[in-house]
Amino acid sequence: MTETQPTAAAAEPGGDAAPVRRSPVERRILAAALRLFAERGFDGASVQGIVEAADVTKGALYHYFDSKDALLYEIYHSLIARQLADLDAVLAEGLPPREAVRKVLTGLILSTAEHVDEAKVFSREWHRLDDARMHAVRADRRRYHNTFRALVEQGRRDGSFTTPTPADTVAIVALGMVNQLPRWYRADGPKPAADLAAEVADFILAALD
Amino acid sequence: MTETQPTAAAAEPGGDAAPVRRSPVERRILAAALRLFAERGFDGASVQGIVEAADVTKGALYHYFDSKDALLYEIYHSLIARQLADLDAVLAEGLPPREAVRKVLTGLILSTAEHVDEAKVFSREWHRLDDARMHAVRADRRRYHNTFRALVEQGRRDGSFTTPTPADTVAIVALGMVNQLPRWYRADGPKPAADLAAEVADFILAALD
DNA sequence: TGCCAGAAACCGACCGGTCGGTATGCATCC
DNA sequence: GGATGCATACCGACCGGTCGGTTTCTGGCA
Repeated sequence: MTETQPTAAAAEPGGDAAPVRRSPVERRILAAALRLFAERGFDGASVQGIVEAADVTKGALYHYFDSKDALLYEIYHSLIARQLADLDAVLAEGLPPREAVRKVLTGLILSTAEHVDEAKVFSREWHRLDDARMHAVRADRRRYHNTFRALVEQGRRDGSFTTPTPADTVAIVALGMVNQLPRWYRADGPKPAADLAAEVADFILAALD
Repeated sequence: MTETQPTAAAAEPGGDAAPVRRSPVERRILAAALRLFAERGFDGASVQGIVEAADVTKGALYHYFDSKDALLYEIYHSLIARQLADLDAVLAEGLPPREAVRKVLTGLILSTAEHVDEAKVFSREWHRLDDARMHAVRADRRRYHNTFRALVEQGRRDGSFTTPTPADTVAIVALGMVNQLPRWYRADGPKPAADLAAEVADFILAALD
């Protein structure tokens, strides 16, 4: 697995950041797997069900993917890659901490709301991966957390934020809300995702002040 | 911590109010189920594995419990019952909103840290319950959320809190952090749970101000 | 106290079914 | 004629749950 460096590529928030070339069959398989994993969980979704939903045969699935685990990993990876790309893009703008935190948070919430299924699967079953893949996922997650924490830390150092709360705890609270979002969020809910994102960002920034 | 005491557990929607008496065998089964569910997930833990860990036979397990689902529900129910009892106890003290919020939050975080396994299983697999049991669990969860939200709302109305953030969003952020906690928290981690609880409560209260 | 009958607690081999994964055949295209 | 892109048939492992039977407990009666 090639490590994703803080590349300046994909400065398109919320967009598809993966340069992976997929055949139509692969895309159908991944879409079906995503839907079924989100609906019934990883173990609850059978390979047979996935190939039927994707209208392919088992042979086709195992031609493109090594295992059921591999499907799960592809879903995780595309999600994290997008989040990291968005994060790097905001950091590259060199905004003052307050604006940077706001932009990162609202972007993350909007992107999570837009890809609820990926996020739901991710937050629920990432522990089912084999050791190697889990390690890769964990490393990416940690990088996101650490980068966000560093952003808050920088704001505290330069006086933008006066909160006594350690940056790590701030990250735990802010990112915790985001990771929990796919459990209850519905696109047809009463409050638009943009409103929610703004409210949460304002709330966190108020605490940081 | 001991079981839920005979304290008058307030109006409990759809649940039995019986003060569950458990035989040693039942307790061993539940403890083993909890450990294995937390370790390998609901589907990943087989009934066979549970009875071996509990050192009982399958017949004994199905003598006491209707199904594998029933085991899961018992775990959920004991956790929620404890949380609701704690919440009600704090509310009964009639503290001013600021102190009440602090006490509820720190108590919830400490209790979650103390019962990480229950919380981990809960946050990960509550969707696997059958419809009836899921409904019961959901109702209890909603009651917790709504009560907490009402507490914040009251504080906003009487001027204790001046934040413009809707109480519902506050609950989403605060409780989101708690629900996410079992994913990363380790009892032997660098920061004691009490410190974490205090930091988070301070942070949220700072935002509410 | 001794005895016994019925109920509760428990045993574990076994069942039908599903699961992830494999082996192999066979067009199509370079 | 090999590599690619599938289709089809099939496998052994294991799963949650059942069921007929056995052991242990309990209370009433002599």
